[in-house]
Amino acid sequence: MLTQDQIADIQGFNKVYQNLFKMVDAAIVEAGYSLTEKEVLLEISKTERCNANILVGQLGIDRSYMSRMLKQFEKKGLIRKAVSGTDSRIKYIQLTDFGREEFNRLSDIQNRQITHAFEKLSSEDTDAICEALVMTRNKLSEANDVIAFRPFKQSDIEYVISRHKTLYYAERHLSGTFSAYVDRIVYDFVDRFDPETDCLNILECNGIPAGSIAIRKAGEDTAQLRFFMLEPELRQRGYGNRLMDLALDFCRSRNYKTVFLLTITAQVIARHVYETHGFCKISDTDKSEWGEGVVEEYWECRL
Amino acid sequence: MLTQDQIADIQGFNKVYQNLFKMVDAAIVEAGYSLTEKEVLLEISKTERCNANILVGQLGIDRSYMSRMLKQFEKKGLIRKAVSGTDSRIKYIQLTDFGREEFNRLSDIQNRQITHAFEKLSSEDTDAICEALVMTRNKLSEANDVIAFRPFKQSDIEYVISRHKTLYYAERHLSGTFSAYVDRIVYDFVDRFDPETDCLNILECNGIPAGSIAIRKAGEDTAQLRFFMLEPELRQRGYGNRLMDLALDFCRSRNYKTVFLLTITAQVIARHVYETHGFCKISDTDKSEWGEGVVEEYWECRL
DNA sequence: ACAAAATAGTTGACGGCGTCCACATTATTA
DNA sequence: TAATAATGTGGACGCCGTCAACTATTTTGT
Repeated sequence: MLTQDQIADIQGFNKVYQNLFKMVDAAIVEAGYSLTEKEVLLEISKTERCNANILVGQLGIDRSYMSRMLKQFEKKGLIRKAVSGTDSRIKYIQLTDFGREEFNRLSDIQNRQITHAFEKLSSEDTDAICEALVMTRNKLSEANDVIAFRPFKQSDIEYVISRHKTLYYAERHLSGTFSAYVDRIVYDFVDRFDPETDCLNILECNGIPAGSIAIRKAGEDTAQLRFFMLEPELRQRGYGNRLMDLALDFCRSRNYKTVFLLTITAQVIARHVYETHGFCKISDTDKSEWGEGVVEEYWECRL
Repeated sequence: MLTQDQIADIQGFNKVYQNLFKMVDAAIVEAGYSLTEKEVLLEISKTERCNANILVGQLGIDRSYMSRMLKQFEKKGLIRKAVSGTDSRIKYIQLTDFGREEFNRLSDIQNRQITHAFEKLSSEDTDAICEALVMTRNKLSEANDVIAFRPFKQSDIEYVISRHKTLYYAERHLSGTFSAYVDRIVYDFVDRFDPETDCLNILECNGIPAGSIAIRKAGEDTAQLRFFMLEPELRQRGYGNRLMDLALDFCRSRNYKTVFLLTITAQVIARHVYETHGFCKISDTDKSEWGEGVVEEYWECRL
């Protein structure tokens, strides 16, 4: 329960902080884009096989408004639309080179403005502030995030592929070979998906996919665990274990006797989850084609 | 200089924090007021002898927009306008009872929403967050506030009176007798103001008055220092000393030999400023009519 | 002392952001 | 196969906020 003084503290912070970021916002507007437009560009840039509906969902913007905005983006040459081959209602959206250029320009402006707002601070103060903000963010997220688990929908496939690549690439610096491999195994998984023997569950944070786990039949009473992934900001909060429980419960319900998984050396955080759920490392395979010194590990769990 | 990681930290914080306060804003809008309207009501409520121009200056809102908003407020019965007796261009604005009621309703909604956003946190976490936000606010203000010193204008008088009362009242719990006393001495000071012998300087923070100091002739070569005041959030940053320098420099330029001041016991922070500038405490006078155990001190400085 | 400049407030016109509703087209479900 | 849902579009509209022009009054400069 907050005291009156604490509420005043928070409002005092808001006033100063909002005032500071008014400058950042003004610079974006100065550059010819509304804040919403900038958000949309950001979302397009980081979403593979993006479409209007995804943007509407992620950003909570009205559909008609989005339609008009995208029309305008297309007219300006920022994006390119292409009707989906499998569902002709959907128009995929991609940034053009010019669009990416403009987006980078906006990001630069924003970064410069933020840097400018902090430039008069000593580096100790800057560090202290960043640490304080990260701490605050973590605690607030932890307390207010709405987490849900649900089976996958068609629209999740892009998420799984794109985040799988991004997270592994960012964290482990993997090569293009790995990227092609991910595409292949995910599409393969979905094409041959059988609800009797397989499952793919999605963790949603505030209505947005933020993690996944899958089980696929690999033999008579053997299953393979795949696509285990959790957004970095949600780690260390027990959701990894929840996903793993979900997957292993499914395996038990389908009477699998053995579950195995393949993972990359030094995925330290995940390793802990594997161990607590009874997985044991069996063997290593060199995968240096994916990156310098990468080794794939084979783990197994007997149910 | 911020690192890329730190910029990402800040943006990550912004995203979560803005999302949280979107709820607070939505609740205000739900209650029938825009955020700007709420800000304006707040400003009216805390400004004595408020007028449209003050609001425009403090909040950075367009004059025409403000005019229309106030017209609407009047129509709704939230405020009352009264043409100034001394300057018929000015219309003073005051909240009506209904206006105050509505403002309190909005404040309650806001406080409830903020409390709600933090309610799932443990009290240790809440304390840690508040501390972190206050620290951040202080450091950011310190680095970015634009401070200016300037002679007073007519429009500052209300500020000096109102803040003098509020700050002393809040910090020392003084009585109504004190309030009447402040009104009297300030108006008296301004009525008899002579630029040859007197001065009243205002400290502005980001264009808004945030401190004051005055000198008034009290005898042939004696001056009285008055209305020394600094907003709490600007203390401990050297601005008190800057104001005092300004005042004492004026005294020297006018060849005063002695400067005295009257202050209230236990204004601990100010005391330090007095001492560093060569003031010595000479005597005490009981002022229990202003409040329980209040003692007025007489300090003197020989130039 | 008087003209010029500044201040306080008002009004009209306008543009952009965002919402609501209706609708066309295509997929999915019952 | 019919009902329902999903994707995207267009029309109408309201609110927020800005710009420019104008009146009335006060202050300033010479």
